[in-house]
Amino acid sequence: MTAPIKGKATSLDIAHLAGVSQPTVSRALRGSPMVNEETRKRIQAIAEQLNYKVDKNASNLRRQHSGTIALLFFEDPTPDDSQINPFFLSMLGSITRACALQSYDLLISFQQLSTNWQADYEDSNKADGLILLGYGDYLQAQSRLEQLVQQGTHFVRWGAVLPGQPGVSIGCDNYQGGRDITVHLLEQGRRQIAFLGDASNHYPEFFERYRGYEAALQGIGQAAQPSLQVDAITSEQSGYEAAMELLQRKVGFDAIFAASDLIAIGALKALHEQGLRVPADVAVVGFDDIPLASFVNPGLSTVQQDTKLAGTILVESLLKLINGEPVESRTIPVKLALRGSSRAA
Amino acid sequence: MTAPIKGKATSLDIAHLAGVSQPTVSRALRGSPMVNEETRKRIQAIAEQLNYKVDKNASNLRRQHSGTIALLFFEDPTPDDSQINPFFLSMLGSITRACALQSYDLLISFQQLSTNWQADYEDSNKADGLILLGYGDYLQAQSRLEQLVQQGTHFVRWGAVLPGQPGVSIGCDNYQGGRDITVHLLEQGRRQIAFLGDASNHYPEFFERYRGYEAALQGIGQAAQPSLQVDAITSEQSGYEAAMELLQRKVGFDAIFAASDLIAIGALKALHEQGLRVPADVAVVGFDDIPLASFVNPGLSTVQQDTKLAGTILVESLLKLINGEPVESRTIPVKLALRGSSRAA
DNA sequence: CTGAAAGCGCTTACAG
DNA sequence: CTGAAAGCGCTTACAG
Repeated sequence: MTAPIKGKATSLDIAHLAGVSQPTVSRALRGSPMVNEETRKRIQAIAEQLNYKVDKNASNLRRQHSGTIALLFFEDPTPDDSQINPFFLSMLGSITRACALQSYDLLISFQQLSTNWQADYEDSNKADGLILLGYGDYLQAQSRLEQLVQQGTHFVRWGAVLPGQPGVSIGCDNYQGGRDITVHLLEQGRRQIAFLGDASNHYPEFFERYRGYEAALQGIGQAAQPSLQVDAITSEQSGYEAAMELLQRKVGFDAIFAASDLIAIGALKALHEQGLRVPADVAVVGFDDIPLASFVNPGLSTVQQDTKLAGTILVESLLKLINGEPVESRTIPVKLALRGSSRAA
Repeated sequence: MTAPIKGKATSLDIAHLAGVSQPTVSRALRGSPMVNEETRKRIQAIAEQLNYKVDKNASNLRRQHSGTIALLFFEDPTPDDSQINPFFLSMLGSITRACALQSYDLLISFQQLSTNWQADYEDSNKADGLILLGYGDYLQAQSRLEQLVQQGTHFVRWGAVLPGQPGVSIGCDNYQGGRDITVHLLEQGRRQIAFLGDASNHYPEFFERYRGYEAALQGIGQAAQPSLQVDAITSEQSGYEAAMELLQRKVGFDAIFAASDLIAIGALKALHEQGLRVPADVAVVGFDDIPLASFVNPGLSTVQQDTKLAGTILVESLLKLINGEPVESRTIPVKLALRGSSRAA
């Protein structure tokens, strides 16, 4: 019997009890091959009994690494801050799981696009690297990204994959998705397809979707009509307003391609209110395939992003970066999820 | 001009550049009142220029505190692990914000109910305290909770608030919610109300909702019928199956009270498939008020939990606990969100 | 295979 | 108001 340890047990406590030196405890518990098997077992037993856990702060300080990844989630300032884009929540789930699989901890933080997020987490050694997630004005963020690169911060970003971007980006194939879903609408006989979403380099993901839309129209000799495009950001409210704006323009349209599912859902609401039938009068499609998409009535046709794969790739890419391995930006294939909103019953 | 710092700047680097000792740098940057204003400014300027950030590992190690809270999210093992209960995602958002407000970092981790989550995070000094979140078999978890209490781990748990529970629990008023929504159904003239959800002490939240349901029935002199209760856990799939089971029993019913919105949504699907009209043939209500609830058709009447308030209270309670202040378990009021699924059009 | 020593980068009594 | 010293609990060369 030894006197009980006051407070949390340290490796030194274990060492005393086991009759070895403190470094030996450290080695034994980390599974170093150069420690006697019997000694190790004794040490492990004592450690377990005392419910000893390595102090991460001490360990990290010494090893100069944290075993932690920070997920910076940045959003456009929204009036209702309680609502998070379900697509990102889905990403969050898959990133969390991917981290756990690699025995990394995940620190999460919501950032305003406007604040000075920079590399705080990595600079203060709280995290070995950063995952950047969020729709938002890309141009606003770009200089920050460049700064991160310059500082040598390890980060990967979810978003549009375009030439000349600072750092590593992972994103779905927005162009192809936009094109495929538009082709689908054309195949359904739609000929006046509106686009709801910002189509500028401020929102490169939307812009890529728009370019896909444009390309599909060109495929049948049509040009994209400015009168059929209305700006919107990712929210129901914004989608609702955009659809109302479109209706007020009094230009004919028989389909809406919304740049995201939330926008599409807002548009559906507006159409219903105006007594328009979906898909009979207007077909509607979205982008993301959030869980809601299959529950609205009619079910929303959309472009599915594989969030599970995306999370895995984001985490794996970041870990490679941390280990000094080269990583290329890359794109993840999408596929269509077709439901009632774009097809005759 | 001084030689550029290799690697990350430390407080010692700043000290050299400012011509002061390293402790003075530390004091200046932490805002200690006992440092000359002019000196402080000089130090701050240099720190900023070098993009210096206090090393959290060193700081935490020295201060024996981490400034971090761990959110342990545990789920029943589900076949489809990509789907997270939207209600918890909503909680996650509000917890994240509450942490940020208090300048705490948030570590998140998904746990299997079966694994040995214990107090790992606090024991390894990664976190000062734990928030436990998740539906799951309470009896399975109870001994772990007792262990946490015994170890002196700081934690708060989201869940049913019952006498004699280990540790601090925060939860919504499940009993009142169950009662109110059942009273609402009765007021709509429904008299054969089924309950979909596990009604045992394995799932105390559901059980409380069930007890509220029972109490409402007693209010009009009815007893709860075992033939009108079917077990279900929180998932669409489970709700779907429970509704099918109920239909097969061939007992008449004109309303369903589902113990959660996901269950309700699964039930709606089953009813639609069987050609039953909602609410004309069967009224359906749920619990949680997830975002989906307002989008299904007809809109789902449900009991709204205030996740924003819940997150704030969870975080504040935990911080009190960490500071050694006493905290009581408590309940948060609910309110009804009534929509088309329970009312004549 | 094991121990003595150094050091990660801070913070905080203790002197002055 | 500032500095010299100690120490948080580990990990890792360096000896033996």
